[in-house]
Amino acid sequence: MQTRDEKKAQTRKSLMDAALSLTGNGSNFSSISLREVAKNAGVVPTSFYRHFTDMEELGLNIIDDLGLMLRKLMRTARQNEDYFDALAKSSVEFYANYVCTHKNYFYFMEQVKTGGTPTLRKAIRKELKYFANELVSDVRPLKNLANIDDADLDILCQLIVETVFENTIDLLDQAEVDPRYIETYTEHTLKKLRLIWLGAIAWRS
Amino acid sequence: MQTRDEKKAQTRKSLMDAALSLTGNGSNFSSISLREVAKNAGVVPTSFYRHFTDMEELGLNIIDDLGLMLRKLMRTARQNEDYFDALAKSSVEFYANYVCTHKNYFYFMEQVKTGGTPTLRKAIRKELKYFANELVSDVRPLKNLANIDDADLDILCQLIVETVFENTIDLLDQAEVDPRYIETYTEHTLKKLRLIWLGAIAWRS
DNA sequence: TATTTCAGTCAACGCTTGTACACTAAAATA
DNA sequence: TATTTTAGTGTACAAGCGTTGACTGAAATA
Repeated sequence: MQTRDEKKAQTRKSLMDAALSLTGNGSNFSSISLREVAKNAGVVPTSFYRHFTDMEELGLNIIDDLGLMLRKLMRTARQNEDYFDALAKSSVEFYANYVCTHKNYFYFMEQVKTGGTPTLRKAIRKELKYFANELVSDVRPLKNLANIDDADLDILCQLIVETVFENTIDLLDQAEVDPRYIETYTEHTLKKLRLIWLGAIAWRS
Repeated sequence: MQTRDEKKAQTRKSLMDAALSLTGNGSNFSSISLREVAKNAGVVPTSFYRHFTDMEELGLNIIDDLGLMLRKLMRTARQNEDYFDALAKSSVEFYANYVCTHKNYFYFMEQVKTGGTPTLRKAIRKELKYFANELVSDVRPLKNLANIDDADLDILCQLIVETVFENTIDLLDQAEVDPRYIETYTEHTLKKLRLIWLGAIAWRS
């Protein structure tokens, strides 16, 4: 058996997983009901309130988890030494596979990024900004980029992050139909990043 | 007075406008109800069925309108002779202002692009692809791009379109708080496009 | 002018929704 | 061991939902 706190944490996770699995299966987060989530988590509706005040709070908690995931992902990608050259194949491939093995989270993210409530949108944006900032500090030391000032470097990194994330929804949609789409996505994204990279090298602030 | 057809068309427009105004005011398209839309359009719920079979069909019709709008927008932008150089300031500025004067449509688009039902998502993607294809045929003749083959040119134009659209949601959110954000958006987007453009010139397929 | 068509109305249905409240039983605490 | 705390249950309710079918009255048609 387990302690009371452990059991509570487990139910909490069930609720969050239920929401993710619903969004992952085509429902829109903002249209799924508290009751659906509770039912899917194998719990009575009123139990929901022991964990979250409403669906938005649940959403914010999912975003927290997502943030942790993304940071972990980045940390791993960084350990690939040819990082920047994170325009290198392995990183994008790694990302694509990561997305496909965490579909529900990424469906959720894509959905909420532009379709969630303003609060949720803002929370997602914060995570992406964090991501871009990390990239900045990784990339700043590179000699190729000596001609880019700090403000422009921010924009460059934003563009890179956006480009990687932008087509995630396509990746999710298409990969379900045809797993080989992962390669297409990787190839296309790679080309886009190389293009940006070429531009960055030629850039003079 | 008006003919019957005119009156019907008018109600139909009211319904579509109602949906747009609801999504524009923070509601998510997939969570607004047929009844809300009808009420907002000043019409009884059952009247809805005289025009659309369900909310998804209404959504598809909005997307059709949106497509027309975007094509008109592009046609206008094209008449600016320094077009590519549509990396030129005026085009992005024009786009930013266009977005701000058609907020509801663009809120709807951003929301549905990644957060709508699969059918609606696909419909939006088709419109964006159309947009990118137009760009391709405009850009192909340019001498700067002689070193890019057709497949890569597609990707380049995709990237350009994505980059312009990607931050539309920020533009909408922020411009409501502070109208001067339009300039920030324009400036940032412009830099991103110039970066991409530099990359494109340096590219060798 | 007489008849048909049909956009919009009205009332009613069976469901689902979020939330309030009182309850239970087992774990935590004293 | 006796008491308190609390995650999860069960019932209940008012409000909103999508959709049905029969109705109305003015515009379109014959």
